[in-house]
This record gives sequence, C-alpha cells and structure tokens, in this order.
Amino acid sequence: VTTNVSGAAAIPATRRATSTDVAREAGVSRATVSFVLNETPHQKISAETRNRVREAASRLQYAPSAAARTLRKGRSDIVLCLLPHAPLGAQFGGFLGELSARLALDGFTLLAHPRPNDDERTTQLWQRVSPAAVIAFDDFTPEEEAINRALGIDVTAVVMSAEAGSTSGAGFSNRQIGRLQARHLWSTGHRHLGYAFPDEGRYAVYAGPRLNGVEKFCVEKGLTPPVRHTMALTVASAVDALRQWAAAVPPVTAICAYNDNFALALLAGIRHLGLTGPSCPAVVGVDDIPAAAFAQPPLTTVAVDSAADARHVAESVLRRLEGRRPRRRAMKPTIALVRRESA
Amino acid sequence: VTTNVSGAAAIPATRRATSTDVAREAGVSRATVSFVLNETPHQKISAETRNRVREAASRLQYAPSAAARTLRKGRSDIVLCLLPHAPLGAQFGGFLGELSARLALDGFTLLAHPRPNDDERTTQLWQRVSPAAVIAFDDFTPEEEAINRALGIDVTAVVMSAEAGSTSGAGFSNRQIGRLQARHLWSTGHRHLGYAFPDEGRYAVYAGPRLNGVEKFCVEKGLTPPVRHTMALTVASAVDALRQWAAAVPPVTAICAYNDNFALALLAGIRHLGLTGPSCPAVVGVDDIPAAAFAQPPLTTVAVDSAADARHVAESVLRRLEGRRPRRRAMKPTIALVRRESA
DNA sequence: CTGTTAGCGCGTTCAC
DNA sequence: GTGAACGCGCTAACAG
Repeated sequence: VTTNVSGAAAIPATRRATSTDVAREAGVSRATVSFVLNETPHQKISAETRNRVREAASRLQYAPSAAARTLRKGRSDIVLCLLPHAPLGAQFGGFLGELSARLALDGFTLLAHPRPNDDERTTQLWQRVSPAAVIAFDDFTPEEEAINRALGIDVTAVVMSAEAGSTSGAGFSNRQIGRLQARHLWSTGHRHLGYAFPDEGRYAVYAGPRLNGVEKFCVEKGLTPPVRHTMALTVASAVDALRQWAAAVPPVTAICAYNDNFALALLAGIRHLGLTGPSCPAVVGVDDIPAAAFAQPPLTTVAVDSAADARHVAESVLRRLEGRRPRRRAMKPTIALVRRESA
Repeated sequence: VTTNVSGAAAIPATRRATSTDVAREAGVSRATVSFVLNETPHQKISAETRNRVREAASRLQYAPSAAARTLRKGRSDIVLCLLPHAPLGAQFGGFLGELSARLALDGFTLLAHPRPNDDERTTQLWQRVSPAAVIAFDDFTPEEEAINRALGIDVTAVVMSAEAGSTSGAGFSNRQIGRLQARHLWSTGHRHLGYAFPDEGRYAVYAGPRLNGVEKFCVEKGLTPPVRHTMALTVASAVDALRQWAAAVPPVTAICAYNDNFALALLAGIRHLGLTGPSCPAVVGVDDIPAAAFAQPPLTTVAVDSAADARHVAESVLRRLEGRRPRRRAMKPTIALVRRESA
C-alpha cells in the first residue's frame, strides 16, 4: 500500500457554477433553471427556453449542490450502510458493490461507514448526513432506533438480524445456514454432531443463529444435541476441540464450523492428529472462500450468494423509499451446499 | 443474510432539533449556540451560559445539520474513500476501520463508496457530498482529476498507485512486496523464479508492481528473469502453470504468487501432481490470510500491516487537510515475511 | 465583557 | 415564466 497525497495546485480552483450562473447565462430566472433541470411536471416552459437552459448548464459544467438540495428537501439521496467493526468476509466487497449498483439505478448513493469502536460519534453520523435510509449489518441498539425515529428516517434495514422469532428478520438465513450444514451431515449418516463456535465475541451475532439452526435440526430429527466447543483460529485450539469431541459420549463424528476459516483450522488439526478412516470427523464450513477448494481434503461448505442478498436488500429498501408496498414474503434463502470431500 | 426492513411507525416522526430549538430552550440566541458548541475562539461567553446551552443541546439530542453546515462552509467533514469494484482482501475491512477511526479523531467522517462498474455516475458522487478529501484505491482517471480541480477538492490520496517512477506514489509498497518474496526465495537458494499472475484484469493494478519488484530483484542479483504465467483460481489452472514452470529451461524451482489464494491453488496443484522432494517448487504468497497457516504445507507468505498503512494514509490526508506541511519521506513499508514450510 | 442582529450560501417551490 | 421566502448553521459587525 502506498500513498500519493496531492494538494492544491497553483491553479486557484475555479468557483463551481451555481444555478444563478446558469440562469444568467441562459437569460432566465433561477426558478426556471430549477424547473427545467428537474423536469418538474405541470410546468409549461417552451422547448426553446429549455434548450437554452440545458446548454448553459452543460457549458458551465453545472452540478447542483447536494448540500443545498438536502437542506431544502430535508433528506439526501444517500443510503447509509453501517459496517460492523469486525473484519468481514470476502464476499462482502461484492455485496456492497451490488448494493451500490442497484441503488444507483434509482438515483441513490450508497455510502458505507465503518463503525468505530466507540459508538459515541457514530450515532451522530446519520443526524449529520440525513440519509434517506440506513442499512445496518448488526441490529440497531435501542438508542439507535430512537434516533432513527427522532430523525424521521423511516426506512431501515438490518442484514443478518440476530433476533430470533420474527419472520422477516430473525437471523432467518443464518439459521438456514446451520440447518443446511446439519442436514447434509445427517443425510450422510452422522448422528452426533459438534459445533465449532468462534471465540471472538463480535462474531457471536452470526454464530448464535447458525448454531441455533443446527440445534433445531437435531431436535427435529431426534439426534443428540450438537456438542459446542469454542475455539480460536489456531491449529492448537482446533486440536484441543477435536480431542474433546472425540472423547464425548457418544463421540462426535461430524462438525459444523462457524465458517470456512474455522473449518480449515479443524482440517489442519485433523492432519496434525493423524486421524483417518472412521475416527476422522466430517467437517462442513460456511462461505466457500477460495481456499476451501484448495484444502486437504477439499472442504465441503455452504455457499452464500451475497450478490443476490444485496439485490434483495436493495429492492426492499427501494420499495419503501419509493412509497411502494413492502413485500410480504421473506426472502428465499440464497444458500447452497457445495459438496467436496471433507463431509 | 436476512433483511428486516421497517418503515415509518404510527408515531409521527418528531422533527429533529435545530439550533433554534436549542437557543429557545437555553434562552439565548442562535449565534450563542453556535459559538458555544463550536468552541469558537476569542468569544467570551460565561461558563454558566455555556452550560445551559450544552445541557439544552444534549437534552434535545441536537446534532447540527451537515447539509446546512456544508452549505455555509463550502466543504463537508466527509472524507470519501472510493473502493474498487473488485472484491477486496480480508484485511480490507480492518484497513477501512482504522482509517475511519483515525480520521474521526480529528472530526472527519470516513464514508466509503463502492464504485459501480459504469463510472458514469461516479463523477457526480463527490458533487453530492462535497468531500473534504478523496481517497482512492486505484489511480484517478484524467476526467476525475479534472473534476477534483473543478470542485476545489484539493486533497486527494491514492492507495496503491500503479504509476511507476514517482517516489511517493509509484506502487512502492507493492514493489516491495514482490522484492521481499524474491529475496526470501533467493536467500533459501533458489535462482530460477516463476511468477503466478492473476487472470482477472482488475487485479493487474496491484499485480503489475509486485511482479515488477520480483523482476528488479532478479536483475540486481543476476538471476534469470522470473517466468510469468497467468492463472485462474482453480486447481486445473495451477496444474497447468506448474507443468510449464517445470518444463522451462532452466526449470523454475520457486514461485511468487500474486496472493495467498493463488499460492494455495498452487499448493493444491502440487499435491495433485504428487510433486515431492527437489521437484517440488517453493511457493510464497501475499496477505497471510488465516487459511495460509492451515494449508498443507503451511504457506510462507508476506504479511501486510494494513492497519499501519491506514494510519499512514490518514496522517497524510490530515496533514494536508489541516494545512500542515506534507511529509517528505515516503512511508516505511509495513510488510514482513511470515516463514512457514512452503518456502 | 457578554451576547445579539442580520445576512449569506444555494436550490426548491408557492403564489402571482 | 418570475419574485420571494424558506431550510439551517456560520460569522462579521455591533449593542448593551
């Protein structure tokens, strides 16, 4: 990484053109400029005048000031996306890109803000930018919800909500992920599952619902409950957990990992212990990162279609933003099992 | 991933507090409110009044409108970070977080925008937010630079510039990464290197300087030039490339991979071909992703301290923003070799 | 000393 | 097609 910071050149920045400039250039009033450029309906302005205005605008490279417009309309075109402080997965860039692209189609601008640890200033952020909508990865805190209401930001979306119970939010997809992991292991004959839970607290929001999905599946099929072990992202920690699963009664024969990284750690632990044949537990990950396919053995995992998720989120938000009825149905899970050799 | 889009509740949104509200509540004028909350120097306002104002502000949850402030001052507190459309690495979340945290310390707000593919609208973006500074990952296009000037945005930074030659920009760190890979292989006795170049064009910006670093090192040490092969992120592609490197005269004995993912693919290819002993090439990656430590064999790689890089970028930008002299020295590379078993 | 009045910045929109 | 007011915070000039 390298920086190239450049500052003001000798050229004094030309003052940017305002609507007054355009009005003068076209020989009309500022009101007319506004009507023409916004194509305000129910305004009768001659085609000739309209052309003059448009030409003047492009000649001057006029672009309306977002600040002034926002001030007047009380709301900006910005959709704010709050990022969790935790390092996000690989598909996350694609998710944001897709979200941005879809929102841009309807004239909205996606701006992402990495939440600093101290949330002090963060809560003030959307008071300052008056976004049209706020999209959060984690759930909003009660204070944040209060602020949303207080500011009249009435469109909010939570990606991966932790709340269990509600139909639309509810960590629905994360539970589905857990279910799918368990279902696959069950369908390949395993009856005693383990769950590799991440030791970093900030992942708990996602890990909880995933584990929950596994647990519910086990109940439904009458399996023993999954044996949960918390582990760090190290081979030593994986070895530790593997020993405990092996020592459980009845012994755990297959493990759902929180994600591919933890699954890969388990695979490394298995090699370290030299487990083979029936004593070698099956492992399923989540994410289908590139490394999953290159692991030894290649990792079976649950792939998430983050682009589809992004489109779904964008649609939901746009629906509300444009005053259309929100969709009733919850989104279809966009997950799929990628079967390789580890399970 | 799951969404929970909520709309306006039955509660009519309370109008947000403005400085007028605070002034009324505190029994002072709006000017006083402004002076107190901004701690404007050379203003003598009694401690008692100040307290009244501050209390009123917090009671009303007052936060100044960014739009109004920006309109007046002609510049916002926002530092815009333009993200490439390509999926970014894992440390990227941490990079943004660190950047955000550091800028927040000085009152600036980092907002990241994932650039859509069609750059049409991108140009309108910073007209919308009138950022105080723009940080880009890729280089600016000439048009974008023109816009920067036209809008009077005089502080810009490029992370990982592709331009070779300049001291401060110049893909300096990316070249250092390539150098470090090559140096390590050289120091372990290898004399004929290969380079695994990514097939996706959007990575070329970073891959070019890295390869360049390897090439320059080879020239300096009198080695044969690195043999470059473009590969996809698949085992088949890796196998293909490995065969060609083995068939080269003289045969390539060690490979610098664009990043860890490509390195892991090569490791998988090596296992697939059953290469061992002297016929097994050494492999060095870049990034030190978690999977690197769990690979078979564990992957030797170049770790990048993205947090340090973020701090550096933040410092550079803040220096300019606050009118201090830009630093002369280019940043120190924040990279380190992580020695494992693959090389 | 302590605090106020008034006008600005720029696009939007109602009333004429 | 236009005049004028408005949204909100900043700040120079000024008054008690």
